[in-house]
Amino acid sequence: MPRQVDREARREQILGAAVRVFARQGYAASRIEDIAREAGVAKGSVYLSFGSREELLRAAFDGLADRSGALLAEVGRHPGGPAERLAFLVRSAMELLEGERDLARVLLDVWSAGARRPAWIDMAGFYREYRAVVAGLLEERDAHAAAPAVAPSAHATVLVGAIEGCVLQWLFDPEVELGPLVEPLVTLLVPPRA
Amino acid sequence: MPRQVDREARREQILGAAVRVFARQGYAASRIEDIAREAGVAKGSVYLSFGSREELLRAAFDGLADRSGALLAEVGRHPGGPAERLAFLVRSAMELLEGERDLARVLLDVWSAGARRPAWIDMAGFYREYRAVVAGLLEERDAHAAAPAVAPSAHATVLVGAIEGCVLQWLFDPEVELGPLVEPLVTLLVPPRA
Amino acid sequence: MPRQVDREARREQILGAAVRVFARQGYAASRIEDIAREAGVAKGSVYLSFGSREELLRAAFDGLADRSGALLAEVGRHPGGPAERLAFLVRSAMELLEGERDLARVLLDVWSAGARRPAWIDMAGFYREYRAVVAGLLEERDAHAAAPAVAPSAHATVLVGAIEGCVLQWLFDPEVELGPLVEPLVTLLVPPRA
Amino acid sequence: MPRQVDREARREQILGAAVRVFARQGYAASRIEDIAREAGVAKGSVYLSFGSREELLRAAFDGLADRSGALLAEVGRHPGGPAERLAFLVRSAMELLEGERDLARVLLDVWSAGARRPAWIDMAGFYREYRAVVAGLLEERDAHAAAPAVAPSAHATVLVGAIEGCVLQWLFDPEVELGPLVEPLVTLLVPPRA
DNA sequence: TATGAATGAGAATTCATTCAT
DNA sequence: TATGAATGAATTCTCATTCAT
Repeated sequence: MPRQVDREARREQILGAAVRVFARQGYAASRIEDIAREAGVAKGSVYLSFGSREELLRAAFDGLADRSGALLAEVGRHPGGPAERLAFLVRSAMELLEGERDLARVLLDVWSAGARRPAWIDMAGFYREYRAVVAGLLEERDAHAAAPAVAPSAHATVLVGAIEGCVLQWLFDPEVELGPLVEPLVTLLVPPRA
Repeated sequence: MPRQVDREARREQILGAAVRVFARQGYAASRIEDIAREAGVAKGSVYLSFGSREELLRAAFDGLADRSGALLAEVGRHPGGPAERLAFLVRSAMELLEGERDLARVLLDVWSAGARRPAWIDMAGFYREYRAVVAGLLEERDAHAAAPAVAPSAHATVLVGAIEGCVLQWLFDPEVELGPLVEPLVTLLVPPRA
Repeated sequence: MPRQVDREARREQILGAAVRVFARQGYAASRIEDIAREAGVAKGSVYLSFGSREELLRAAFDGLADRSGALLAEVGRHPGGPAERLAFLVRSAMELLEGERDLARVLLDVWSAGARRPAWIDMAGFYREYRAVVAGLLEERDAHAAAPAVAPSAHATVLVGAIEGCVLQWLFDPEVELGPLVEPLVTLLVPPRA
Repeated sequence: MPRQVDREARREQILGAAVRVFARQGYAASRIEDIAREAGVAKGSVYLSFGSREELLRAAFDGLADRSGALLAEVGRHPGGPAERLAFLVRSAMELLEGERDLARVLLDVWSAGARRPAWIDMAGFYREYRAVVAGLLEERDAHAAAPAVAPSAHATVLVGAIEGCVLQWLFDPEVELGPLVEPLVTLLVPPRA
């Protein structure tokens, strides 16, 4: 079924172009025509793959969310104790974002748009999932130890927040690199025992 | 004599309305007319105080930046050692944002806009300033101790990032409260000694 | 009655400012505020003397029309034969316009506006009057001579047109001077006998 | 394939409509929507052919200028002596304008706009060109005769001005016809010898 | 499917005019 | 009378989306 393949390939081609354009100009300033040009297709053809401009932003986020989900699943399969798994999560997430700077940049727009329209992009759910996994691992780690100084759920929020906050600074400031922040993050927020 | 009004008061009235509207609808979806209605003035009157819609966003951010600057200055005057000052900084920043949810929400739009137009809103500089203060305090704290496991500059980035990341989740998720995150943040990222 | 004098003086002050601004920027680009500033009064004060922006343009033209009318009357009282009187008319008209470059410039706008709204400014009547006087003098001159090669009415149109056309070029082109065109106009279009 | 249309034809269709609307209402009072309606297209479609309302005025003038240039070129190729060529120029110019009353009417607006923004529409250059050709022919005519009573350059200004001035009156006054003015113009201002 | 011309709703901004002081 | 803040109608231009080819 070549049709099927073509359709999918065309979709990816356009979505990739959209991500680049969104990253460069911001969603608000990105015209359908810009995306079409970047993708090397005609304006009208964008609508053969995506129903609206907004759907492109959504699809871009979905791509990141899918990879995020995969990452979370991988964490579950990762060998080692909870601390190792947590460290793996942090390192993987940072690596993913560092390798997808454009996608990370689009996050800014998704934040802006997603925060006011919970039904459209469920940012709350997205971060809740992360927090749940992190909190689970923290609880597991502390199961046989004394109660930690910080509740797992709060700790999870801080850890997830720190990742996003580092990404934020990396996106703003060319002087900030993401790679060198990975181990500090692990050291500071994923200590072997609380 | 023309209708008597305090130009500054009128400006604040409109800026306040703009912040509410931006917070509610997002900058992109906020029409000048919405802001005028919220402020109880006519569309054209907005332009007596602000030159453009964009200027309103900028002014909103400037308001936050000013208070941020004041906060940073206050940190410098705060009594106690570097660790206490750091804790004070974290607590004050969180408190400031928690008390200004609308303004915090506008941050989402400013991030989106500021990342693309560095000259317009210097987000890089904004966070650099924070990092510099934090890093300075960390160095001071460690001056007489062994070298810390994490370099002050990276630590600063993580701390500043964690604050913003917690705010982010708070803005997205009604279940996340900011207040209860303050002490965890301090405990995890501002330990008495490294 | 000082009030009476004041009102009139204020009116002149504003009208003069309006003429300067219209001449400089064109009527279309002249804001009431520009005129007020040029006159050194507040925007609202303009409306104490003139009912609308348009009325200012009209008044500017009326000023020129009045002086034109006076000129035409003076022609009637001028000593000498019809040829001398014609030459006097040409010289006076050119002199008038040369001395009132701003007013002449405003003519451009009046042409533009007046041509489509005959009821508003009766440009047709304005030029008809001129033609009538000129044609009358030409007829008088030729009363005792052979029929002229060109009918007085056509001759009048050409003469009046030539004056305006010279003014037009003078307004466009800094290289064109009006003074040196006066005698050529007389020589070419007001010959002693046809 | 997109809707099939000849881009050039569409451009002409819209420009034609614009000229009619400008002629009827004046440039200042002509809305893009009026032009679109007159052309039978949607508002936005005007912008597919012209970048702005102003560009329409410019294009209208350019059309006249092109035909004017062609006319001047034709004068150069016209058989006969300088006097015949001059007469041909006058007759052709009048004929051109008489046949394009709408375009001539738009001239009023162009005068108004062109005088204030020399860089935009170079009216000075436009008339200079005419004067140069006329002056050249006058010099040629007088080459073997006694010095003329009026310098060729002044004579040229008067002749060119007379044409424009007659057009002006024709545009204002329904009683004035352009055709009957052609021969008077030639007789008065293009005599066989000075 | 692919194209890009056509559409028209929509939005920011301007500015003549009004009117409270 | 003088002022200038306030108003809101009006207008240009943009751009997502549609659809004839």
